Amino acid sequence: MLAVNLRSAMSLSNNIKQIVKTAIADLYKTDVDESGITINLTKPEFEGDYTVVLFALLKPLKKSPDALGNELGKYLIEKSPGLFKSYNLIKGFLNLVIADAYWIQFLSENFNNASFGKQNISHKKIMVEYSSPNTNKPLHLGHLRNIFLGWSAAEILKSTGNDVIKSCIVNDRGIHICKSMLAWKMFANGATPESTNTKGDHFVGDYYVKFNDAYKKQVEELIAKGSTKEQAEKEAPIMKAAQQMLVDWEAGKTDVIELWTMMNSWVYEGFDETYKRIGADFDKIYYESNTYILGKDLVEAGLQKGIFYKEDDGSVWIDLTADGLDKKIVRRKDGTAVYITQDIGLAVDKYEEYKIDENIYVVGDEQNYHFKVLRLICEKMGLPYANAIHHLSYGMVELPSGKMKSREGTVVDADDIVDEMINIAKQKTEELGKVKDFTEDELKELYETIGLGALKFFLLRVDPKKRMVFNPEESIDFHGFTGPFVQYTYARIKSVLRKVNSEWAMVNEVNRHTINRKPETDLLPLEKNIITQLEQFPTIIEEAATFFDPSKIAVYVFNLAKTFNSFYTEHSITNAENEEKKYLRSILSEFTANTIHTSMQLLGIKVPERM
RNA sequence: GGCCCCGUAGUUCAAUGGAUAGAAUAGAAGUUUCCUAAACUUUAGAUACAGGUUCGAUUCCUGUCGGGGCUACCA
Repeated sequence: MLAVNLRSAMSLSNNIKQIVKTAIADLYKTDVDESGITINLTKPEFEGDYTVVLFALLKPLKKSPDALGNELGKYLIEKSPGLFKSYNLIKGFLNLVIADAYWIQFLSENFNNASFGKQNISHKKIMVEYSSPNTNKPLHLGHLRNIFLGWSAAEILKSTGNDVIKSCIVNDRGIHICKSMLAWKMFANGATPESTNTKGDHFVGDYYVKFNDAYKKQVEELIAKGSTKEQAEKEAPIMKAAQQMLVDWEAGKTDVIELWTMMNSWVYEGFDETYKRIGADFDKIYYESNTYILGKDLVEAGLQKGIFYKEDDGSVWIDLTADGLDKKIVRRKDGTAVYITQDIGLAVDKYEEYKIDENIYVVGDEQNYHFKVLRLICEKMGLPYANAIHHLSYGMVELPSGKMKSREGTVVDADDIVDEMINIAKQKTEELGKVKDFTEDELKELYETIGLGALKFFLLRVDPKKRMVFNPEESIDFHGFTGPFVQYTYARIKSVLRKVNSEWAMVNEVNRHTINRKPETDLLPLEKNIITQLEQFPTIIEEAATFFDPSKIAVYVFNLAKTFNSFYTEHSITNAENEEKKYLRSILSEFTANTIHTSMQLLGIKVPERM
């Protein structure tokens, strides 16, 4: 008798794989590699739950598809009658029907396990760095994809047992910061976020725009006077002033540092408000203004060791041409740090403080090259954790008209889009008029749950590495493959469960457990569809964790909700054919609700009890 | 120029080398005396092109065409 271990963390699919391997060893005295055995979910148009793909086994076993399929099928049913009910064979595919009793046992054992799906299979210390904003302008839609992705990836990694540290690197120094500082000095006349009643990050962002306007004007003037474009861009006084400011900043000049501190504090206040609202949180915040110093020390050390070299003008470089990349600057001729300088420092800092096994950076794919370089530099410097560096690269969010461009005013601001989503949630909820008894606070919470749910789901449902299009008109939809669809399914289940539970409370608690004594109960197709999908959940989480891909969860939970909705429309729960059915359907509903809850939690999306 | 990524229904997204390529939207047609119609049911519609490897290719390889990114002393 082949053992079937229900409580094993192993999925049914893996279980079947083992059983088939053992069966082949027993039947044909041949040891086949597990990788040669393919187990798929059976396509809906065929009878069965799981399918063994036989083609790869034919050659090593020297069997025809029919012979192998029939022998294997018969063997499996004979040896594991509790697991397999029947089989059928179609063109090299062995379809196995799992016994209803197995499904019912699975259901009974897991339906009220609120953490079903979470596992304890990986025990790494992982840092997930996400958000990494510049402190010179407010967050936009692209940041939201980054933040939701990083947050969700971190939660998914936790759910498989890892120790995860969420971190954020604040790009609080650099020429871009000096630009908004300079513009403020030149144009603000002492205005502050308070005095203008503007959110701090937006306030500072406005001066960044003002810098660019002034810069552009100066460049045009210089060109008009006969400069080439290149010259003009270098010579523009405002740009030279910004560069000087950066040098002064690194030299620690008091007035520059004071201005910097003040303007950054405005930005942080604005960011904090946004983070809080969208549910982003960090265990550790790094500031580039600290890490760049360590980076510069490391560059100096690398220079001594001959990993880097100095140009005649004093700038420091690394030559990566032998690795198929280019020469890369690591320190400017004026001695200031560049982007990668601080990243070298940060990588060392992260490792030394936490001894992390994995160092994940959630950063847009336009920086693929940068991270290749970073990894290579760390390797050449002999840092032992160089290959712990992993760039979780995601594609840009584009508008139907193309890339978002701040210069053309086509950037979708993060605060604006969140407001808009919540407003639409409010409007739709009012139209439907289902929650008229809610208090003001409850309504506010519901609107945020639905609005943010729609936005997060929209940004997370796509494979991270793919570019995606955000169409303001069409993307804001609460029907179909969306967060509100899943939330609605959850709310409806909870509503039924409230009804069922109150009925049972009135009758007799004992009825709730009759199902356990009737494991022979048959399952209807729509009921079984849900259970087989629920059984997939741990596998899906594992897959999402392996590929750092929340979209796998989003796709899964949507399909689960869809399957449940079909079932819900067709079969009544409260008015089931008999008490056993009613109990079966109620625990099936509860199981589904729990799984939706966990899935959405992993995506950072709340689910409402009513909507 | 060099390097990297991407081309799937009108549109937005799926598919560890496996069966007749799934959804969602938009289109057409239906479902409300009954647990929430933000739902359900039916219908029509796609692998850029040309080769190759394979029992089997959307998936792997080569080329062509199309789109994007990087190749900054910006971050």
